[in-house]
Amino acid sequence: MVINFQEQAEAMIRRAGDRATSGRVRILALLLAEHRAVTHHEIEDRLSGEHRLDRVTLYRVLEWLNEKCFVHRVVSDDRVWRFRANVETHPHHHAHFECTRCTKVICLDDLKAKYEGPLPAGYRSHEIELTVKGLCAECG
Amino acid sequence: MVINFQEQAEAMIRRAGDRATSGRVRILALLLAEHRAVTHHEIEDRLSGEHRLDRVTLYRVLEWLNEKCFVHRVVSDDRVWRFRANVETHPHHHAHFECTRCTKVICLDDLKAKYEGPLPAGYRSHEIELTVKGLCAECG
DNA sequence: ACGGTGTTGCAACAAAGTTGCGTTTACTAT
DNA sequence: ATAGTAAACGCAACTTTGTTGCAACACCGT
Ligand SMILES: [Mn+2]
Ligand SMILES: [Mn+2]
Ligand SMILES: [Zn+2]
Ligand SMILES: [Zn+2]
Repeated sequence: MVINFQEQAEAMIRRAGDRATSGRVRILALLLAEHRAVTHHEIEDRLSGEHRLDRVTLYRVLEWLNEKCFVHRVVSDDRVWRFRANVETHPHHHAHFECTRCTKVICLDDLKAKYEGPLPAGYRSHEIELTVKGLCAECG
Repeated sequence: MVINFQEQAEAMIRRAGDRATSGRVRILALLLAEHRAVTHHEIEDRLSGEHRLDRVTLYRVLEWLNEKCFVHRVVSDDRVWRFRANVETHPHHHAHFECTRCTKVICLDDLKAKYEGPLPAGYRSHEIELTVKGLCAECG
């Protein structure tokens, strides 16, 4: 059950038909290995040891990964996007937990957020986003 | 049932015990008259006719109004805060609708968002935020 | 190996919000 | 009313987060 995330990432990207550049592979591998939503800044830091990657490239790769549905974006109060890999057991639509103290964000995979309440006339719902805020285990 | 929002705003602020400056009164009055969540930028534009108000002051007033619970902040995908007055019939915790085309945000006063699903061990929920995304009546 | 095109790095830009500091204003005490 | 005072304001500079243009580069099919 141990996985080589590097290989997994490369396989996913190749299957998409686009170029498997080292930046894309490294970033997706990093996200696949992670169990929570991470910021652009965190990724940049973690990649600083190995061959350096420009911040703009990181932004562009993350955008590309998001478009290709390899990743999803989580928006939170601090105006910083966070990213998490879409593994099979982690579908697109689910709730998120945001720690109000350390700002850590995790995905609540279990919860399928749903809404069927009333909307104003003419309004149409397309998707919904649910964020639970509170204290994580370390901050509680 | 017609209300002078200027007077209402001033009364609310005075009751808080802090200084009723012209900026605070004008901004709160504007928000009380509004039926949706408006951005800093929109408020700035609407105040440009009358005696001009510095953008920093606007930021500070909005923060103060939020602290005093006269207003609440809505965060959305475009990384822009929106503000709406907390009138009696508009309690704090409710869902929001966000138009994916024109980015307009309204409060769904009817819906009391609730969550009682499972959280990871040690995590404690404090409040939840629910955003419905889709197309508004004009964009639909 | 070669060449074309998709990708990267760099520098400059943009939007949203914050901080420091001297000046003005609203309230209080006379 | 008048003056004193702390809170609030205006301005300029700064920070953070993300975007855009363009020349150089590297991935991949041939
Ligand atoms: Mn998620
Ligand atoms: Mn609201
Ligand atoms: Zn925490
Ligand atoms: Zn709309």
